[in-house]
Amino acid sequence: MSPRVDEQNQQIRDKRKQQLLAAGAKVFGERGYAGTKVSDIVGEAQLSHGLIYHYFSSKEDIYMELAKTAFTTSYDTIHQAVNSNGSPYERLKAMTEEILAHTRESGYFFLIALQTNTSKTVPEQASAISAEYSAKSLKLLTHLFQQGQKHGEFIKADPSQQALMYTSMLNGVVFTRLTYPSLECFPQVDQILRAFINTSSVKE
Amino acid sequence: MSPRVDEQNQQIRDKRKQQLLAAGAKVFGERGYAGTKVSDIVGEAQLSHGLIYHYFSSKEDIYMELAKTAFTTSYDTIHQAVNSNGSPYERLKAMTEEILAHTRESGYFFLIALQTNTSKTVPEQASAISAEYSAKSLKLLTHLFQQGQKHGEFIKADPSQQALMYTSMLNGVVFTRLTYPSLECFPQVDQILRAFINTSSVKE
DNA sequence: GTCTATAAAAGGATAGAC
DNA sequence: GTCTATCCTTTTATAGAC
Repeated sequence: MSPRVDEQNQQIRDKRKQQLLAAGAKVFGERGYAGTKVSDIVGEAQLSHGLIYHYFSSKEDIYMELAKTAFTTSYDTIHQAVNSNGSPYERLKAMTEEILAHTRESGYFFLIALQTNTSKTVPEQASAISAEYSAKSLKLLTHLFQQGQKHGEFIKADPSQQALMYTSMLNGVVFTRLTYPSLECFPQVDQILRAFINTSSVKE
Repeated sequence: MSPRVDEQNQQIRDKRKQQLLAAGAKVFGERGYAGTKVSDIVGEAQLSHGLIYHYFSSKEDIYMELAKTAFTTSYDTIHQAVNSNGSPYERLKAMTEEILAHTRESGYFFLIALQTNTSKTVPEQASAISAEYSAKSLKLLTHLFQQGQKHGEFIKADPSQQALMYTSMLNGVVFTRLTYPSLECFPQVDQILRAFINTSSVKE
């Protein structure tokens, strides 16, 4: 086997794997883990039924890979925003816009992360990773709310509760937008933030 | 067969059906339609596998009955709150508290309604009913936001968009609370409403 | 009315040809 | 590397005894 052929084969393998992951993201995101059949994934990818088992060992395996991607990218987005420059309010606003923009392109990963967080039907291993990243993300957000309150920009309230409230509300609106993608101008970032900031201290 | 026995049998039938519906609400709410097995329902109800088919014609049938209950009670709650006395803000606040209290007792029905709204794996008929009630509920809310804006209590913005935003945020926080039931003091109603009201016009 | 046993169907995973 | 055919487990649904 010449190196030339090896390289071509590797390219094919990479392409197929990406194809299956993209198809998996779509159908898992739309239908959930339990509601997704292997035949749904390969049907979406336009590949034969058996081929998926040359690239993944099981339905669980491909889900795990997608869930990991979902959590790491989500965490990175938050981490980057929290540690950037600007006042707490500016960072929270930038982060919110970033998340909304991000879920506009790769909404299926948002849905997979949400499912993995909350559904009892996903693989056990996925739930474990979910819990780990959720806790880490919540800590970053809590710290940001602490800073914002000290800074006077945010309303006074238990920071970790504020972080949870922020996450919950954002989940709700993103979820709605992904369910009704036709709503172009939904949601308004300022309105979400309004629940957390001192209207007197921040120019609206 | 004496009337006495007829009556007793009817009582047993009613009791069993309720047992199965309660068990179904729990497991469908927790695991979704696709993730729920008939054996999960009868296991939860502590009844034999075959018995469920004496009370419901299929897994789909029992789900439909639960979904209908979920939507009608949700709609009634909104309808009642919107048409009660008080200023728009007072009605919105009372409704929010009512919904939170309601989902505290019968959270599984909230989860079933949410799933039915958004999942592509629920019975087709359930999606149809869901769409119908969602539209009706949104109209009621939109009207309330129109009144609140005219009244000066609410911030100015497209009322139907405000209604959708309110629903989305509330879904998000209720969902979080049902996922982490330990959070006793979550969420704060005033903070949710803060996103929609003029802080100057309403005493906080 | 309730249960156990069984049929029927669906879905995940593998084998082997090309 | 890819496909079709097949296996086998799981799950829905029914039948018939008690």
